Amino acid sequence: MFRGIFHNSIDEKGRVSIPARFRDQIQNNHSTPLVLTLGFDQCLFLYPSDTWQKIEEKLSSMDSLNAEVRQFQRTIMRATDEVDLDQQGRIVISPVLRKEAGLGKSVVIVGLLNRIEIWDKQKYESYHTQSSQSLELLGQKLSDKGIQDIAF
Amino acid sequence: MFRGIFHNSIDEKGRVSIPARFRDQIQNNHSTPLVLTLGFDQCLFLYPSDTWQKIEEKLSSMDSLNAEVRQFQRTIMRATDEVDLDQQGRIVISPVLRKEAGLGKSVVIVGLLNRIEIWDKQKYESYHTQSSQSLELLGQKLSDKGIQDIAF
DNA sequence: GAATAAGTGGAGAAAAGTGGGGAATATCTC
DNA sequence: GAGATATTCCCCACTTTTCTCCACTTATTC
Repeated sequence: MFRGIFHNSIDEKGRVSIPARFRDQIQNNHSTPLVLTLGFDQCLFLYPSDTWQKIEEKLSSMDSLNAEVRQFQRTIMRATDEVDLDQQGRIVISPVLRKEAGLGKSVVIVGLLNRIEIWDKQKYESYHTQSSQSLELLGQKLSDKGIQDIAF
Repeated sequence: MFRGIFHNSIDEKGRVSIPARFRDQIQNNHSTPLVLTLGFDQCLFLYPSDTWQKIEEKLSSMDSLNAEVRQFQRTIMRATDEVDLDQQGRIVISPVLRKEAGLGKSVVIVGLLNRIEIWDKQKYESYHTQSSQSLELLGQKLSDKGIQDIAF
C-alpha cells in the first residue's frame, strides 16, 4: 500500500520525480512498467502493472452489451499510458494527460492505498478545502448509507 | 497494547522522541514502518504498520465508484504518513500533520490500546478539563445508549 | 548521589529532487 | 534515400532536504 503526501514539480520536459519511498515499494513488491491513467476527479492514477492488470480483468468482465459499460471502458482506456522510471526515478507525463488532469508546474503526489495519485497542486487544495468536511461527518454520511464503518 | 502518558517536545526539525517503552513494544511485537495519521479530536494517531494495515484493508474494500467514498479515503490518506524511528528513537512529523493537529513545542504522548496518540499539550489539557466528567458518568451515558458495558 | 537510561540539539554526510546538455533514435521533407 | 528536424533518453551537475552521528542535558534507578 502507498502512503504519504509529497510536493514535487514537473519540469519543461514533462518529467516528475516519483517519491523514493514509492519507488522502493514498486521495486520490491510490484512489477513495472507503471500504468498512468486519468482517474476520477481530474487527477492521474499511477499503478504498478500487476495491480493494473487486475483492474483490466474486472473491466473486461463487465457486461459489454451494456452501452454505459462500453463507454466506461473506453473512457478509461482512452487516457492510459505506460510509463517507465528513468535513472533519476522520474516518469514522463504525456502532454495529453497533463492537459486532461490540468497539471501545472506544482503537483501533489499522494499514496492512496493500491495506487499513487498525481494532482495539480491548486486542484488538490481546492478539492480538500471547498468540500472540506470533517472526517467524522464523512464517516457518518457513509454510515447512514449503510456503507460499513471503520474501527480505528 | 500501549499504555501510559509522556510529556515530550518537538524540535525545530519536527522531531519527537517516542517513549522508550513504546519503542520496545514496537520492536518486539510489531512491524515497521510506523504510520502516522490525523485522528479524531485533532490529535495524531501512531500505529505500527501491521495494525494500520487492517484499517487500510477496510478502506480498500469500500466502493471507489462512489464519490463520497473517495473523499473519505482521500481525507484519511491525505493526512497519513509513513515514519521511521531514527537511531535516537525519534520520528519526524511533517509540517502538514503538525499544522493539522495544531502541535506546538510541547506534546503529550499517550498509549491508547492499539495505538499511540500525540497531542498538543494545551489541547490535551483543555480536552480533559473542559469536558471533565467523571468516569462513572461517562459509563452511564454509554450504557444508556445501549453501548455494551465493560466488565472491570 | 553516583550510574544508567532517556530525551534534546545541532553539525556533517548522504540521499532525494531538479535542471539542462548532448548522444541516440525517430520522424519528416524533399 | 539522404539530410534536416524533432523527440526521447541518458548522464552529469547542482540544490535542497533528510538522515546519521555525536555530544550534551535531563530524568530515573539503585
